[in-house]
Amino acid sequence: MARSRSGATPAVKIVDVAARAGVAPMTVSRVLNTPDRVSEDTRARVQAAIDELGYVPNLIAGGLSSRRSRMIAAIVPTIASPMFSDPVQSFTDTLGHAGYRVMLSLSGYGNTDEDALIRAVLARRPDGLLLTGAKHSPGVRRMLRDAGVPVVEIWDAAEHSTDMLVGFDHAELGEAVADFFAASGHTRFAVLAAGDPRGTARRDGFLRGVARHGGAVVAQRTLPAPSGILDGRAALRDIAPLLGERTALLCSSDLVAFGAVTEARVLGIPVPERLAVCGFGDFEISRGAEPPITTVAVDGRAMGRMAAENLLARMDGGSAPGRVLVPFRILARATT
Amino acid sequence: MARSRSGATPAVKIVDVAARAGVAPMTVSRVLNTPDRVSEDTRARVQAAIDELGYVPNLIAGGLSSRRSRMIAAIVPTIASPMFSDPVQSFTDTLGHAGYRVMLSLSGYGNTDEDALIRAVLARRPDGLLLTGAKHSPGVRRMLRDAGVPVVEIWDAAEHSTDMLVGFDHAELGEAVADFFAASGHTRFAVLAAGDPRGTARRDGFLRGVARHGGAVVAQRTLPAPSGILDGRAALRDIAPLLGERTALLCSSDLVAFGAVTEARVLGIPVPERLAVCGFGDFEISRGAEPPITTVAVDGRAMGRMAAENLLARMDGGSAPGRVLVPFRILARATT
DNA sequence: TTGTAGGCGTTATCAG
DNA sequence: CTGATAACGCCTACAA
Repeated sequence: MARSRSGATPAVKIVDVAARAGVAPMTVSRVLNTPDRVSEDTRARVQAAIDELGYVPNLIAGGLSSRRSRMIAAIVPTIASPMFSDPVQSFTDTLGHAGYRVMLSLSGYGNTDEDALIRAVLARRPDGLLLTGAKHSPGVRRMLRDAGVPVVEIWDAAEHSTDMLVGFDHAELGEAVADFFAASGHTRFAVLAAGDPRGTARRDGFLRGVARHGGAVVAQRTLPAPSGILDGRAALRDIAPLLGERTALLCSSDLVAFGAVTEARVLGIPVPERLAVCGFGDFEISRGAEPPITTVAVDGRAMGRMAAENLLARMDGGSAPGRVLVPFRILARATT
Repeated sequence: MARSRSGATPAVKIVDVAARAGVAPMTVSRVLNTPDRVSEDTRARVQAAIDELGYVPNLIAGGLSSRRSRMIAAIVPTIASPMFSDPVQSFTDTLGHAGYRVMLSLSGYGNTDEDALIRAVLARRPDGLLLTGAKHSPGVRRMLRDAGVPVVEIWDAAEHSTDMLVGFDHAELGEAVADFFAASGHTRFAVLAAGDPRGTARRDGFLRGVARHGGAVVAQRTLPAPSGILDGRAALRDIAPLLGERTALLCSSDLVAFGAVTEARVLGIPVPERLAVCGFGDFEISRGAEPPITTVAVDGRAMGRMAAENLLARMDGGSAPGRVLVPFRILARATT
């Protein structure tokens, strides 16, 4: 906080500005927060005082008084993957334009104590909360409810949401990919999935779809979460002997898919003739790679933006949709 | 903030806990902040009251009183690139373990008003600040000084730092790459650089190095910031006619380098025989691609961690190095 | 080890 | 349109 280092100018406060402008502190506050309710004259005088003194309002004090922190907390597993950095980026941007800041917490994929994390976050009295996924302990749900804070969950629409939600059903997506493959006459399938809840859900949906089509699952591997290019390469090398004549492979992300396609090239496995590959996420690499990789597109940036907008609507006292299902779309490119 | 929605439980405060435990509010505060100074007996009783009531301390009130927000602000251009998401990730992690939260602001690459952004950030009274780059307007420097907040700047060591710095000289790095290429007998050079300050600095250093070696610059393009795979592909296609017998190309990031290598393959330009490529950043793609791409490695995660540690040291009243030069290392792989 | 008094800097509220 | 007063919820400083 603005405790000035020894020898520095003591921080300018609202009373200093008020004194300088010859008005009451409350008027300065109005100039800052509701300028319309101040005469143009006074406003100019106060603004001059603010500039001359270099006054920077203390939003912590303001927050305590107004009970609004103008701060939103976002909790995501990591920002090392576009999967989360994209939504966080647009979420932060959108809220920033509305005068809100985002407090970022990274929960990782391990067995972090979500209860403790949420408690620590709520202690900062955010005006709203962004969570990843909709599966939370009863303790967490109770804390959120008691806090009375608007919550928006992203990415996962399988669970019942705590408050608001922007996402889709990952299992459904997995099934859609199985349908897509089956429509091309595939009968042998494989899947490389990261071990996180959503990667797992996509895999399970895929397997269900495969079963529905009477297909055979020739290989199945669980990768670390988050997983990357090198995981994909290693996994493909691992399952290569099992591929046979013609196999359709679903990967839990475009990075994994790119790794698989790359390793296939190294091993001399023709793509898509002998190995068809579908990724997930429509990351730049799936478009930029040669051959371009078939993927399932989900607009992460739109998710972040919508999450922000819903939160803003609710904080403005309005209402917002409790559940927004974002579309996913299979982009057939050169690897299928 | 915890204004309870109509009908919800009113927020529990420290006095409620105190009453329930039969102690003074101050004792509850001590149990929370300095448990050592409370008798085991009392502590247990208070803790029980806390649990029973589901008390979540209000750190905003605490912050106003103690003048410590236990919050650090981070300002980076974007988190869409590993260049920044890596440092931010480790920065956030490191501080999180020390009980600090990170307030994230994205400044973009455009002509954002840094003054206004810094002012808005300082209004939240962060205990510390992470900035990208060390080039700031006099106004910004003055605000930072007046605020008396520890500041750590990352990525850029060319400018004189405001307070603390963790980075390196990008021009020097560019020169080192020119030396590296020249040592392999290259005489023709090209460069694809993003238009941001650091990409530009690397390019300029590279050009200086090339000149020193008496080399010829056959092509030079400025890419958007941040730039990606597709920018690299397009740019390589653009400069392909200029490449001649054997050219050494520096790209401003591994994504651009991957794009260049990919497009070269498509165009039938042999890498590294006719086109040698060096990227920057040691992103996973440079390791995971085939062929693996020569790059300059800088440990972004370490930068973020060190930035956090220096800030923590200073906030603990200790001292921290004013200037940490992080090493960069050319990783010769298959594209040179 | 525990308690009391007072203030952190701002804004809600009501009055003029 | 402007001002006075009283919180907001906690912690520093000092006292017991």
